[in-house]
Amino acid sequence: MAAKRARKHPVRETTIQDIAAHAGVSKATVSRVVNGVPTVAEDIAERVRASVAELGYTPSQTARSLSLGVSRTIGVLAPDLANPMFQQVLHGVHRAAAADGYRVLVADTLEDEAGETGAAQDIRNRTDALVLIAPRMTRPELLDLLPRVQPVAVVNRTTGRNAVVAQVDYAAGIQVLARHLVSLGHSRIAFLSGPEASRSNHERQHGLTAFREEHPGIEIMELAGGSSFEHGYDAWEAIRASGATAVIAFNDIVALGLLGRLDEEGVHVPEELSVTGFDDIPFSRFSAPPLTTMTVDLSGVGAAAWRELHAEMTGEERRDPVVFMPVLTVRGSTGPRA
Amino acid sequence: MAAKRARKHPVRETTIQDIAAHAGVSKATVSRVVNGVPTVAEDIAERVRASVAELGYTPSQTARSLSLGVSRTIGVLAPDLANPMFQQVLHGVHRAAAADGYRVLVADTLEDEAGETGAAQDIRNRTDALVLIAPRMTRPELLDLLPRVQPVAVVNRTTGRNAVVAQVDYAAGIQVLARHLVSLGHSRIAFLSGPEASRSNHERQHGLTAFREEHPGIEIMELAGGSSFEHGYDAWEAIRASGATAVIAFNDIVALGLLGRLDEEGVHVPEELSVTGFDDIPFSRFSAPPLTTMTVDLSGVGAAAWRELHAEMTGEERRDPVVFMPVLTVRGSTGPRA
DNA sequence: TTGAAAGCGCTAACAT
DNA sequence: ATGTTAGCGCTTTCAA
Repeated sequence: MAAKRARKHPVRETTIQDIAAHAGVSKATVSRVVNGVPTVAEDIAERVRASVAELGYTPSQTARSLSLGVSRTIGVLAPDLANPMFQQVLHGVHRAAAADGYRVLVADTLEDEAGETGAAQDIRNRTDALVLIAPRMTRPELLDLLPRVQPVAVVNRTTGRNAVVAQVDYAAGIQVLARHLVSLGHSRIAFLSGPEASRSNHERQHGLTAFREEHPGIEIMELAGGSSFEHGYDAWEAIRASGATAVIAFNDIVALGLLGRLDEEGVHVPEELSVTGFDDIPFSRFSAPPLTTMTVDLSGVGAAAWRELHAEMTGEERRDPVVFMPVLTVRGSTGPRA
Repeated sequence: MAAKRARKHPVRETTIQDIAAHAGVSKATVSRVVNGVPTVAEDIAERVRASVAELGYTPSQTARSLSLGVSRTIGVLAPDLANPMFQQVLHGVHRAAAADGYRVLVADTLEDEAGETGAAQDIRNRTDALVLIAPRMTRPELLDLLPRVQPVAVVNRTTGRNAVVAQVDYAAGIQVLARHLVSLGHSRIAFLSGPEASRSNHERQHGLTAFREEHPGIEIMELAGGSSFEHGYDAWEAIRASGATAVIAFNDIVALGLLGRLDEEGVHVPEELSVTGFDDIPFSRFSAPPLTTMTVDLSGVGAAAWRELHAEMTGEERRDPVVFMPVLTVRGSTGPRA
């Protein structure tokens, strides 16, 4: 019986109640009209629509989400939004989710690596599902987090059956690259490795280990590296010292850095040295020479993550990881051994 | 007096009510503890925290948003998430907004250009504010939309005083480029224009018009173009026919396309032809030769958009557009006239 | 310091 | 076909 309590915060400009009053109907009827429920007399519906137009009403999606229990919004958490690789994945997720009428909330964890699980939770608490890209998260942390943010899709990591997974087969991909080089006659190959903590780097290493066993005559030397342009640029001395005639760079960025250095040093590619990258980032086709690399459909990975997630959300029980095979794209940076 | 009505939709796993019951306190107390309100006895607070931990409770941000009237989430609407330019802006917005504790919802309008205003509204209805990047929207549409999505920041368009604005001065930028070329001795310059509908292309055209007036001895020919790699690649014949000794491409992508073609045709850059781009996308420094271009701090534009928006949201009344001046970055693709 | 209850803006079950 | 009302899960006022 208490009087209406005043709220402090600025209230929404026009609500369903305003429309109801203006059109002389109940909130329920307005809701029906707005949502296209057909059981409303045409003249009433028309009146409601007129009020909506006149007052410029658009429904609060927040209220709608609370009432419905779903928001038709998903979250994407990535390590670094500035990185083209994650941008591609994001784009793929977005395109696929948008097609199903879902919005996407993004966040990265660059500034706050420690708060990764907290961020995941927070995002999940505003959305219906999560796409998680967390290459550096430890496995125990990951396995602890997953049950708390279901439904969740994980990109480029294995999770047992704790989440839907979309991933790239880096181990197989790097072997394709090695095979390509060997077929060109190279038998001393340098591998410029990536960051120590990177899971995808480990996969590449495992792939190469397998390759060595199958090809005893081929020597693949691993050189410490990283993932940046500079790492490639700076690797030249080590490569020269290794006597390799071909180099497999961790990724395209590194390869491009190396290419820049080789140009400065007057080393002809591919005549004196073959160079390969990985990822096929958009500009690898424009380098001089264009880069031979493994093309990875990152946008497809993102789309697949959504597809699997969506399937899970709609009750389907399919938790087999979808794995993407990178495909070899031969361009001008590789050639026969001198 | 009616019995509790059953809801159909799956209800939230653990709610504040569950914690309250488990800890033997009221919802209000749980809310206080969770939000760090200090007026709670330490032993009670401890009990609540224990329940939270035991039941794994995290508050529904949707309910919180509805109650609070704000979501601490903003929306970013861009034409195409696959485009590195918008990705950079998005990244800038995200970084800045995240620093202030805001989440960001993204969407693009590629699939549904017509629904652009609807999408803007929808996004705005789930967020506290909007960053709008809509280079192709007509001005009437834009001016009609803005009042309905306040507070809103608009990127790279003028809006009078109807919105907060962050923009790049393309007109001034292109004149810097022209001046650079003229200082190198060029007097016949081709401008590969961008898409007809693009506002930033118009600005470039205006800039060049002004330039021509100031430099009567210089001839700047406009060649129909576009914004893609192919447009640059295909422009070669027209350029050759024009007799130009230097070309200003609409942007870096176009310039890179042209560079690729020139390489194929055996035309030496910059000895036989100087080429410039615009934007300084990440890979322009790695092309052969590296591209002379105007560096645009797109991420800074995004950050500025947020900063202005945030100021507006917190009651400050500053609506002067913040304009970014591109800066000339001279690399290897330009040189003295032959 | 704590609790009861109103209210945020909507949807849907139920009654008419 | 339309209205009434009980929620959705929180926050906050007010009373105790």
